[in-house]
Amino acid sequence: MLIACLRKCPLEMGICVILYFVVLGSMTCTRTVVAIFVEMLELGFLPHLNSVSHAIRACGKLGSMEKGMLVHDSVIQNGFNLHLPIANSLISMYIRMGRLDYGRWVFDDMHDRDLVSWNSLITGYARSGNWAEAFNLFLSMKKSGSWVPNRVTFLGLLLACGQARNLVLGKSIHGLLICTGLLSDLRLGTATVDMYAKCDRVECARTIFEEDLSEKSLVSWNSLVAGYSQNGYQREAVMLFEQMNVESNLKPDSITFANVIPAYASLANSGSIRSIHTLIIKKGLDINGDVVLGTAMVDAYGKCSDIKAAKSLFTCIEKPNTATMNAMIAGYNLNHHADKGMLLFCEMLQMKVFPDAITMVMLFQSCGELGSIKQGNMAHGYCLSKGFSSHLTVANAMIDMYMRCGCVNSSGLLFSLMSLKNIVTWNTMLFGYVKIGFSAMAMKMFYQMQSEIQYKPDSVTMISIIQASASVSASQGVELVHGFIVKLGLDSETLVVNSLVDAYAKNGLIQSARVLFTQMGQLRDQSSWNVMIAGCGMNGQGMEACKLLTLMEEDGYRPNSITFTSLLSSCSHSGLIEEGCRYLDIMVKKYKILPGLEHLTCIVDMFARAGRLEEAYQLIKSLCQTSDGSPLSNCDAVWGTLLSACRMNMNMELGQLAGEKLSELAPDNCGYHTLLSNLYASGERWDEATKTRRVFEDGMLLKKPGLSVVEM
DNA sequence: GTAGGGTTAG
Repeated sequence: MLIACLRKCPLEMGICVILYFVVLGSMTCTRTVVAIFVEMLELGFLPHLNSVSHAIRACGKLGSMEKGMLVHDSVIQNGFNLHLPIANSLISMYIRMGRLDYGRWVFDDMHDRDLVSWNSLITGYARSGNWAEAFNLFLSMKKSGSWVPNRVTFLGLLLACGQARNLVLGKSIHGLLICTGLLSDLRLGTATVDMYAKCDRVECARTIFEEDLSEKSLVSWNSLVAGYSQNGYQREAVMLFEQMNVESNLKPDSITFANVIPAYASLANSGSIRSIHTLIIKKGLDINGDVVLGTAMVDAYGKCSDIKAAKSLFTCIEKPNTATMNAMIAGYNLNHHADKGMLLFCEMLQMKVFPDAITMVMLFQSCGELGSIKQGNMAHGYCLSKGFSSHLTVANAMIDMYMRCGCVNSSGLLFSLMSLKNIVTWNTMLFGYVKIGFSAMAMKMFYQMQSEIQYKPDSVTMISIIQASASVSASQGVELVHGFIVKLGLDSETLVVNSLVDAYAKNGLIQSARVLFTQMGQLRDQSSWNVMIAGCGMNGQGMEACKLLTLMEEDGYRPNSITFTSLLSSCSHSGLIEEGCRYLDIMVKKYKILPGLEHLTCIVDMFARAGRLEEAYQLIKSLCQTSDGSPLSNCDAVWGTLLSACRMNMNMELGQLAGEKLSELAPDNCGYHTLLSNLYASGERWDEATKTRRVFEDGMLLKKPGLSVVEM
C-alpha cells in the first residue's frame, strides 16, 4: 500500500519516509526501510547518499545477504563506494551478517581508509575468533603509519588477546592503556579485566576490577565471575556473585547466572541448584528460551545427581543445541543411566542437532559405562567417518572405552598408533590397567613414561601407580612409589597423600600410614580422616579409629556418611559392638545422617560375627523400612548379610526368615536362593534344600537368558 | 559509522 503510494510521489518523499521508519527503529520498520529503498532503486530513482547509508545499516540489522548485495550493487553503480562512510557502513554490514570475507573484500578495494575502517575489521575478526587476523591487521595499520589506535581499536585487540590467551600482547596493551590514561574508561577497564580473566590471571583481573574501575558495570562483574568460574576458582566465583548482589545495585542477568551456575554445580548439592532455579524464575529470566542459561542448569542438575530435575528442564528447553544435548548425556552417564545417554545420542541425530567432539567423548563414556563393545565399535566407526578421531580428547575417551569394555588389546593398539598424546592419554592407559588388575603392566608403562621427558607424571598418574605398586610387591612397592612422589614434588597434593595413607594401611603398614597422616598437618581434608579411620579398622585397631573421630571433631571437621561407614566397619572388625551401636546412634541423632545400606550392613555384620543374630535381626526389622512401613529400596544386601551369617552360625530359624524376606525383595537373585539352599543343606534338611533350589530352577530364573546359577 | 560479558568434556 505504502509502496504503491510512493510510486506517485517525488524522490524527496521517499527519503522522508525512510527517515521516518529509521527513527521508529523496530524490526518491522527496518524491513520497511529496506523494502522502500529497493523499490526506489527499481523505479530508477538516483538514491540520496543519506538514504543509501540508512539502507545499508538496515540490511545489516536484518541480516539479509540478498538485499545487502543488491544495495551494494547500486552503491558501486553510482560510485558511492568512493565515499568513505558508505564503504565503512558496507564493511560493518557484512561483519554483522557474519560475512567477514565480503567485509575484507570491501576493505581491500578501498582507495582511502580511515580509523573506522581498520577498527571495524579488527573488531570483526576478534569477535569471530580469528584473533590472528585481528593482530595482523593491527600490525598493518601501524605499518601504514597513518593512524593512531583509539579506544575502539584497543577494545578489539583486548578481545582478541583474551580469545588467543595471548598474555604478552595483552599486558603490553594494558601498559599502553595506563600510559594514555584510557584504563579509567569503563568499557576499556572492563575489557582489560576480561582479558586477564581469559588468560587465567584472575588475580590481575581482580586488582584492576578493584583498583582501576571507579565505576563497575554489570559486564565488569560478569567478566570477573566468568574468570573465576572458568579457571577453577568456584568458591571465589560464588562469593563474588553474592558480593555483587549485596554491594551493587545491579541486577544479575542471564549471563551472570550462566557464569555462576557451573561454580555452584561443582560445589553444591541439588538443593542449592533448585534455589538458584527459583531465583532465576523470580528474576523473570527465560530459562526455557535462553539455551545457554538452560544448558548450564541442565548440567548443574546432572552434576548434583538430580537427574529427574535435569530431564524435566531439558524437555522444556525450546531450542536445545549440541551443548544442551551434551550436558544431558553427561548427566545420564554420571548418574548411571548410560543407556538413556546413548538413546539421546540417537535422538539427537534424528533431530539434526549435530554432534561435536564433546558429544563423542560423552558417547564413549556411555559405551564404557555399559561395557558394551558392540555399541563402542559403532561409535568408533561413526567417529572415524565424521573425522572426530583425530581429536586428542576423543581418542583418549576411546582408549578409556575399550579399557572399560575389557578390550585391553584394542586400547593398547590405539595408544601405540597415536602420534599426538598428552598426560591424560597415559593416565587413561595406566588407570585402565590398574582397574583390571594388570598392575605389572601399569608399572612398566610408568617407567616407560619417565623415559620420555615430554610427559611429566601428575597426581592422577601417581594415584594409579600407588594402587598398582601395592599389588606388585606389597609393602616395598608403596615405599618405592612414595619416594617417586616426593621426588616429583607431588607430596603436597592432598589427594595423592590420602591415597598413600590408604595404600600403607591396606598393606598392613599402619605405622607408616599414621606417620604420614600426622605429617600432613594443614594438608589434611575430610577424606584424609576417613581414610585413616578406615585404615585403623582394617588393621584391627578399632579403638584407635574411635579416638580418631574425637580428634577429627576437635580439628573442626564434621564427620560424614563415609566417616561412619569406616568407623562402623572398624568396630565390626574389632568386635566393638557397644561402640558400634553408640556411633550409629551419634550418626543419626547428633549428625542427622540417615543410616544407609552400607551402615546397616556393617552393623549386621558386627552382630553376626559375635553370633548375636537375634539382635541383628531386630535391628534390620526396625531400620530397613521407611517411615510409612514400606521396605527401604535395595535393602536386600542387608538381609543377605544376615542370611550369610545365619549359615555360618547354623541358625535355621532366622535364616529361614531372612530367606523368605529375600525371595520377596530380590526374587531374581540366584545368590540368595543358593545361600538359603546351602543353609538347609548344612542343617541336613534335604527336602527344603531341594525345594528351595527347585523354586528358583523351575521358576523365572532359567527363562531369563544369560543368567547362570552361581554356586556359593 | 566502529564498542566489553554466557552453556557442554578432559
